[in-house]
Amino acid sequence: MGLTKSEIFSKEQNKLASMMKALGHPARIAIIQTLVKAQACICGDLVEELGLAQATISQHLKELKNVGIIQGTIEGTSVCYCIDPKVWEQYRMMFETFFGKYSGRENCC
Amino acid sequence: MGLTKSEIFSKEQNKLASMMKALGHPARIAIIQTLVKAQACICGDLVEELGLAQATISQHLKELKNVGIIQGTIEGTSVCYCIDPKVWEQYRMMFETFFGKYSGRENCC
DNA sequence: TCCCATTATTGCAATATTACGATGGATGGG
DNA sequence: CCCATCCATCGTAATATTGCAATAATGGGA
Repeated sequence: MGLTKSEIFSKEQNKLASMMKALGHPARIAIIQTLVKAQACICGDLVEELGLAQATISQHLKELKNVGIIQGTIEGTSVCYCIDPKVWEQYRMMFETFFGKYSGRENCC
Repeated sequence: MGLTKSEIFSKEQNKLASMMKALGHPARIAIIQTLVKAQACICGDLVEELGLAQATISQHLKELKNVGIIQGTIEGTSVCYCIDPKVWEQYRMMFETFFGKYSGRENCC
């Protein structure tokens, strides 16, 4: 065992979960926040900014790229990462929908 | 290794991440959606609803309880779970703030 | 009291994640 | 061409997660 049974869930549920999972690590939250805050997009400054090894940062960047929320373009000898506006918006909407479904009615139990 | 270095991140980053992580599994997304959809709050019907073993559901419920997003009250021999309105609202705000920081300016790279 | 239904917990196996050092590939400067 | 820099990937160790069967623990009814 130890293998998530994604077959039994809907596509939406799996997508929402993978998004959440991608953001479910403080380093990746920090990376996103850094990319958002920076006017220009950042490259390997992230390694200095956060206190993690280069290999670790690279791995986190890869996971964020996998869910599409960031994109990287080669810039000479370094790589420039930034938020993908389309995917960001799509995700923002999904979160909003998810949270909007519940309207905080009175506490039931 | 293999141990998240939470010390090097801010309290907000860690909290946001733990929230996201809690929702970072399709079963837990499904549980939340079921609780939200149901007028009354659901108990162990979740075990039938989702196709997972009782022990597994119980474990997921525990994780959701740990981040405070749901609460369970004993109802005779069964337990009634439901969304915690306060925590839900708090989380909704945190997400909104997180996503609001980026305003989808033109693609930079 | 003795069972039954409902949850929680425990124990275990399989898989996934996290972190890092080391290595490798690409680019730019000399 | 060589070297340094930047980044990705590999390999590895430690830890975490996922899922289930089996086993408690609790409360309600007979």
